[in-house]
Amino acid sequence: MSTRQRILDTALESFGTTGVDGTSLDALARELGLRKQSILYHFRSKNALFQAVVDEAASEFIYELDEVTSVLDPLDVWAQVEGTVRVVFRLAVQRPALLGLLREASRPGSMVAVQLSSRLSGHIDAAQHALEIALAEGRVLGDNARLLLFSLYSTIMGVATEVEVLRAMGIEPSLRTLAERRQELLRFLKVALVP
Amino acid sequence: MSTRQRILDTALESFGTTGVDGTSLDALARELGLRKQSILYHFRSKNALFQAVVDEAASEFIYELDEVTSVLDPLDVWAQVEGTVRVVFRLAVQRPALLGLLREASRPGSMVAVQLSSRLSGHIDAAQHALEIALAEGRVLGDNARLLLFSLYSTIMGVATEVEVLRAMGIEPSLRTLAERRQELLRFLKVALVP
DNA sequence: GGCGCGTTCTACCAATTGGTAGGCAGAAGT
DNA sequence: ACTTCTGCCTACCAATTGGTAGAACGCGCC
Repeated sequence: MSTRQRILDTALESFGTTGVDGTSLDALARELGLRKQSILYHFRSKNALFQAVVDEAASEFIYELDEVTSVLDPLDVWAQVEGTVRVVFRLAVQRPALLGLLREASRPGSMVAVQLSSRLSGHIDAAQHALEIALAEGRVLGDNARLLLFSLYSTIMGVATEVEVLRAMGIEPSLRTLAERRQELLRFLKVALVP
Repeated sequence: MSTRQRILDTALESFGTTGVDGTSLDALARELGLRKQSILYHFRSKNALFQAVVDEAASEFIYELDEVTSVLDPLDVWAQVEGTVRVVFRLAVQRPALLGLLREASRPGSMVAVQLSSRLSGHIDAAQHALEIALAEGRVLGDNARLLLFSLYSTIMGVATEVEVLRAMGIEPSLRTLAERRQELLRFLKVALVP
């Protein structure tokens, strides 16, 4: 793998867990067995690296999402929701830093949020479109497709990533509790969506 | 107001918007018209300040929550949810940094999460208890009180604070769109909860 | 007046921050 | 053989980081 790609991967891991401000180029370079100047050779600045990492994360997220949801009927809202939940929960186990980075990049006031959103706009539009049709045909409960999509996003991402809140409720995150969480989430969403 | 309190307030504002790692003691002191050494007189270290700020934020959050929800029937789940949504959305307008700090303190791997959760455990238990009774009596849909509570939390906090995701969907956060968001959230939650 | 106490200050500090300048080895083209 | 380009390096740098030591200030109390 190219050095550039290695830097991207390691930076995604670190930015997604420790945060951007909590990650220094020196620490990153140390982890890579390089000097930080080599990082700055491949990326103009720390911020440029962050932008590239956000791009990388968006690509990976979209790829994982598509792999599962593209084989499903794009107009079957419930199937799409189920697929999305499956992907997000798999990522919560296998690539928690990826979800962490999306969370980092979508922090209020984030300067990379625009970038992230432009990468996801296609998927957002498609999902909104499917929701609009389903709403019009009475196959889904609600009246505002965009805001409904927003509620769905908040619920799914929150349930998948808010592990500290979960701990506060006395549930230690593990594979078993995660499965329970997913099942309860699906039940919750189904009641909220399907007439 | 005491200097100590001024430091807490300003730190909460800064930690809640820029993040802890993104806030230096020097910058904080500058904002306060002090030297950073004065901050370190009142708080042993930056981390001690952060812990105190988390405590402060928890107190304020609980106070705002109680002010509204304590006058409602504690066993009327839907009334409690409505009240909580009202409080959280008011805070999203008037004290966004407070919600930002809660988000910061509940980041995965956060070391202050334990503190925050111990402050909120009473409310969590009460809410869970009310949910359990309502579930048993069939007044609320679902089968696991804790996980249901977790889903509710994720949805409410997410819809209230994920402004960048909202922007990604082409909705500019404003008072009007916030009201629409709240209305849609309540509709969503009602369908998901009330038989 | 003098004392102690709480508070804020100046003066430092070592370590770390992101970033620049420029060298050096090796591969590739000519 | 010569240059050129790529990729990584050493050597710096000014600014900033969290934190310590200790002086000076103003206050009420005796």
